[in-house]
Amino acid sequence: MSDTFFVQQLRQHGYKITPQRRAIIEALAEAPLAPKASEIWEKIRQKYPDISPDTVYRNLTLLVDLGMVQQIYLRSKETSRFEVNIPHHHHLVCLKCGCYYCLEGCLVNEQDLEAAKQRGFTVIGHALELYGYCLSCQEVREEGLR
Amino acid sequence: MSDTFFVQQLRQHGYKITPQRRAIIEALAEAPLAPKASEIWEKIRQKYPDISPDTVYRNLTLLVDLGMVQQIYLRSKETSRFEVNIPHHHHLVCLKCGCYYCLEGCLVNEQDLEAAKQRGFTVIGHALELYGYCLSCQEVREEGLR
DNA sequence: ATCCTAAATAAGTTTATTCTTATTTAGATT
DNA sequence: AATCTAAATAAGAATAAACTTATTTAGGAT
Repeated sequence: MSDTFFVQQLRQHGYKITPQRRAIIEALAEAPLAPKASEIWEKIRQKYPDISPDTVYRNLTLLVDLGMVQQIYLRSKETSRFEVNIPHHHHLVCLKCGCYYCLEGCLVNEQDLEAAKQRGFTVIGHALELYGYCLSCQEVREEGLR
Repeated sequence: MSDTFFVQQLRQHGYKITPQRRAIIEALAEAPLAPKASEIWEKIRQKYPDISPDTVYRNLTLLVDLGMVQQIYLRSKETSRFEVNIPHHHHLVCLKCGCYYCLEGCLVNEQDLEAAKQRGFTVIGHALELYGYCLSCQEVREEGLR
């Protein structure tokens, strides 16, 4: 989870190590909790005022595809969040307020993934989010959904 | 899965039945495969030229939140697709070309969902997508990811 | 049949994200 | 150290999706 590890991983996969990539990795490592792409962008801009948002999005997606970062899809209200991916786990997402909780472990068993691989599909990763309503949004929901 | 069923469900939850909602439900029922929001919008515009895209998005989200429609997150490249939700299942999504395959059954067991409910969280549904590379994108991937 | 009110919509604005293209650069090769 | 080339970037345009607000309307009450 250190910067060095991320950089090593990128090198091993043949990607170039740019100042922008170092900055993104550094920002992710320093981030207290799963930040939004825009938060990472803002943080990096303090040091590198000219970095483009596209570069941030592109590299976050790359890190996700390489399995080093986990993307949490918060379904509307809020934008995605990015989490350093150790250990792999899933999330409970509130449809009303956009808050989320981490669940322990993985709810998908490897056996099921095999079925996918048999179709010639190379599975890189998976995303599972449970959607619903958090405790403090329950009442609101009862009004909203009658 | 008939229009009537969807309308009944909306009524039971206290939602009003508007011409726009009927049109969206009709369009979903007639769609040959999981359409994109924009495709549904275009189809409805043939009959109702003044319907706004916001109305389509809003109601698709509503149907998803009520568990009547399943949203497939295709991760970049392509936008989400919406599927009439019978039976519940998951998807294999190609990160390169955006194509997807349906998997049989649900890979998440109810027992695991209970853990979430114990936190006072009301689980409405869940979304699981397996991400990777389809057969015809494998070579491209080997170039791309070295 | 008319009225009432909260819900739903249209229109326009705003934001998040991706795409396109010209330029720059990391890292390999010489 | 200089050169080369594919990869990465910045900038700006394009798109998808959501928000804001004024107006309309579905469905219940009168």
